[in-house]
Amino acid sequence: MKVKLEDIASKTGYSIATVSRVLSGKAVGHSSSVEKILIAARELGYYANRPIYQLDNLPLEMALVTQHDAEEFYSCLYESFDRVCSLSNIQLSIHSLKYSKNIVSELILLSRFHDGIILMTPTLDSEQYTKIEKGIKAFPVVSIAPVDENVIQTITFDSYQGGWLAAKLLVESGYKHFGIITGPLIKWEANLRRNGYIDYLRKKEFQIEWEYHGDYSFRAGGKAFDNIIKQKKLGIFSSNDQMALGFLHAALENGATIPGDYGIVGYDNMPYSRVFYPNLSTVNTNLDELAENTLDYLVNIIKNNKPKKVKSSTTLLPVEIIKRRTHTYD
Amino acid sequence: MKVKLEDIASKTGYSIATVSRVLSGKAVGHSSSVEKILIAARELGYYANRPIYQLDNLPLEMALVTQHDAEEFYSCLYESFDRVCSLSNIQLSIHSLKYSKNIVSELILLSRFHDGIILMTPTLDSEQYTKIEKGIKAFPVVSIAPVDENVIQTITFDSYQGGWLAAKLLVESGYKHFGIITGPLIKWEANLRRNGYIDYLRKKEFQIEWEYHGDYSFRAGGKAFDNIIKQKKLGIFSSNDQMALGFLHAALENGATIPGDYGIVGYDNMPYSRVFYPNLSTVNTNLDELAENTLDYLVNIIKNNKPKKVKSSTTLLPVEIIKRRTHTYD
DNA sequence: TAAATAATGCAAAATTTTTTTAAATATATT
DNA sequence: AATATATTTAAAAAAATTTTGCATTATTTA
Repeated sequence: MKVKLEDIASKTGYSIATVSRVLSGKAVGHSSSVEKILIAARELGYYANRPIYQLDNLPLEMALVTQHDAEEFYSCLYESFDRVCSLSNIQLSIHSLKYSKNIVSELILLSRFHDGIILMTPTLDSEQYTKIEKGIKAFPVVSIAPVDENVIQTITFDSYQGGWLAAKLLVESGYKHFGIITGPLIKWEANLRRNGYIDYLRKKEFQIEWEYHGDYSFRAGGKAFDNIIKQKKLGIFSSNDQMALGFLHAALENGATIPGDYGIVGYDNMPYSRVFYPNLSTVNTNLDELAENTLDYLVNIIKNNKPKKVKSSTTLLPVEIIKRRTHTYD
Repeated sequence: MKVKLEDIASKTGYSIATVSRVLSGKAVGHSSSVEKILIAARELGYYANRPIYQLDNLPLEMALVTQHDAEEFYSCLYESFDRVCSLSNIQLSIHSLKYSKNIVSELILLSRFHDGIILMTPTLDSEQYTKIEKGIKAFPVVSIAPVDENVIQTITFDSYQGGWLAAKLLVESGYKHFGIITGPLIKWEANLRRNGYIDYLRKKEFQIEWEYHGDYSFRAGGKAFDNIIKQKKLGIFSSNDQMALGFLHAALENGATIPGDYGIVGYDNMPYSRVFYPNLSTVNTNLDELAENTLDYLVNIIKNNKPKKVKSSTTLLPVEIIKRRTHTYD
């Protein structure tokens, strides 16, 4: 059902004429009717030809677009965004384009019903982002996943630093031999984490002696363990906690000791990594901070009606090492 | 921007007249234009006064409404719905009303932009469901959380049976003394799980000797352990896996043995319960089956334009016991 | 308290959007 | 190839939605 001024009028109790004047920005003063009518229009989902003029406490509608997976990470990501949005009077909706045939056209559709879009689509490359950028034009959008070449405004964690810090921790713990379980390299952040790790090791004149390409799943962690040939005490960086825990699980099940035979550092600092035995050392990313930064950026663009910059930039949020048990060298 | 026939015309390359005829159901034959125009209208988010008539391969838009939490459970739930929707040409969006002040009005708004709503709002009671039912009237909606008194059509897991099976497993394993870590009793399924557990025990002339009210979090599981006074070998049912793992974690940290000092059975069969040491025995719920049933029900209502039944019913999906390690009595 | 200003509703006018008419073109059938 | 049928469009007509003029009522200011 299409929403008419009449619907807003009957919802608010004002006449159609008053509603019309408010929505076309011709209300003279600033009586309470203005606010009531704007809010009612929003609630009913009224779409005007001209954009409705701004009011501070009008809720904004944002879409968080992901490629969802049954990983703890997504629960945590959504939880942060949900909470931060609730504090800023933003209505959040979550959309997974994991199975989408035509991401660009779906994003265009989303842009019709939202004020801003947050993209968490790590498998896309710069070419696809360029298509998106062309498709949605000036629409406010920000990405929270790193990409090979920056096309749209990006706010994301410093994955490279994360890998670097993981290497540093293992080196400082006393390890002399190193391995890595990477994420799927189609996801750019997996490359960055790997590069940071390798670069630190190289600086210290070490190198990777064992590498396994995983897909971020538990099973991959277990398979990584099956793949390893035990010769030396190995310091291992896993591109996420879940694979680290899968590795840990397989190691324990096969009678290996951690720490002892292997040292391991994960990435993400998910709740489970704190509870698993032995407690996982990992790289922490502050999801609340990510959500706050991202939403601030979008709200600023939307409320001030700023044109997007011609050249988009990347903001890298720092990550930190969480030292628990599995990185130690006993 | 409001969508006009003109927009659909220019998108499809047909004239406004043709678009008009198709959308008002007056197209004579069945040329390919009908499908193209209907799909374009949908993609552009066109809202007609009359509902656009049905076409089999028009995607439906469904909203999954939750009260989101940073728990693995939600990742798994969303993953099942996302996958099943992708197979049925359904566009899914996820909305958390955890912080919502006015759930009814938000649902009414959602109903304007979707074809159906799936409610996963376990804290609501029958009174609130009644308000929702009145607010959205004949709109297709189904709940996947049990409630004290059934108001809207419900498809959910047999939580009572889950508690019952957990008790049965512990009794059959040899336990003579029993405890329970409940979920937040404001969530109805937590009551059902508890009742099933207690009723089976009573039938076997046992009773609960220790009870802790948790909130489904890890921490609650740990606190439950702190609360327990060790006297007897206790069989414990935890209302979800996360608290069971929290209990397990605290127990191990404090030198208790499981199985041994305690037997524990969780609920949900989340991925982590399989990987944790010792492997958690738990109650499995088939989320894919839930998603399929729920979506089938909604699609059927929508496509056949059936009126909703006056009396709504509840479908209980069976659950099953997964025997791993923690329920045993060594 | 009177005068000025602001807010509102009714109904007419203006505008936008959709539908229909009538003619042209394309496609299928005999 | 001739005929019938289906599809499409441009333009006119109709319907719908929104805006505006004007009168009335409420509120604020001097």
